[in-house]
Amino acid sequence: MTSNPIDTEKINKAFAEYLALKGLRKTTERTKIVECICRLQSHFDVETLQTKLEEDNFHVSTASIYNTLELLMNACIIVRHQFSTQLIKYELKSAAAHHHHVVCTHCGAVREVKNDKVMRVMKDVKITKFTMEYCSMYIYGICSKCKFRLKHNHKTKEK
Amino acid sequence: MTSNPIDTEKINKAFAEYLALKGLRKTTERTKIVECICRLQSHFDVETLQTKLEEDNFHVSTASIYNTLELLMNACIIVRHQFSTQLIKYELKSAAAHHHHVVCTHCGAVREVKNDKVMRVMKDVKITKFTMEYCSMYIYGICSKCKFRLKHNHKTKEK
DNA sequence: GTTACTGCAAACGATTTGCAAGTGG
DNA sequence: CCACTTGCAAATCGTTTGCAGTAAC
Repeated sequence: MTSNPIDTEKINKAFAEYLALKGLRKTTERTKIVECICRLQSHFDVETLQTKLEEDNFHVSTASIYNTLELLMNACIIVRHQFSTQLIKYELKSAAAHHHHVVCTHCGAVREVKNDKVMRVMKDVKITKFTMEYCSMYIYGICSKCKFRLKHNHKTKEK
Repeated sequence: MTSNPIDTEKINKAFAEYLALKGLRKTTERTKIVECICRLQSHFDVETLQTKLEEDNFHVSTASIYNTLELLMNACIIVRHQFSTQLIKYELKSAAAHHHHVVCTHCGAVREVKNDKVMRVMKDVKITKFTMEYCSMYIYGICSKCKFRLKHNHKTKEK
């Protein structure tokens, strides 16, 4: 699912354009963060991103990371997924636009799936008095592993 | 959208069954909370729920509310929507199953819409090695009011 | 030079947790 | 009675904010 090559150049360009449009500055921090996100190639959270940047010997404060993520969301370059209370992930919109997320409500595992029929219908959605930028579908349920476990121990409490 | 009458009796029964299945107790607090949720008739958050209960002269601690909401989610009676970082709402699944949510990323307004084609396709989604319990679609974009505002002031920063 | 941006640390708000006291089955 | 639940307050965790110093344009 994360196999399609990420067009770093296109993303950089889109971000630069967004910053210019809004009269915002193209700082080293912002550039490095976007570059790092492209290299991560999949879902990521703030901590992972910060650690990765630190590994590259580039220190950015948490506040600046949040600031940049906010801009990237407004620019429609990334999207934020909150799979559950404690499971938050960000993802490049260009990647997210090609799959849905399947979340097991028992173990929290997240899987990406692609359903062409859903994809096609979603693309055609038109909302009156509204300009759609992004549309996502979350499928919640029980994965086979958890189901098996539950079957063999009915009275077990979750988690 | 919230006009279809809520079947309080059905919900009570489902919750009672869930509690019995899991060997959990049917406490006064849990009963009152479910009853209150049914009366709220739409999206609600923890604070609203607690205030409403307080108005009815029934005090429940925040911890107990969260505990009950967790059980209700596990029982698939309610679902949790996190429309944005700071906008979290709970909703009866029986209500949520009949619409999608349209969220304006600029002003945060949430609208409920129903697209029959999407509804039909969603119902037919089959995921291998997974038992679907609930499926929801979120549509993000700009509402006409915000679009109008942006058009007349390009360089305005969000919020 | 302005003025936005960054880092830091403190503040915040939603949720969770530990523990003693209470109560349902 | 005994374990599950509750209430309370403290703890946690992701995120935001205030402010002084720094750097784009």
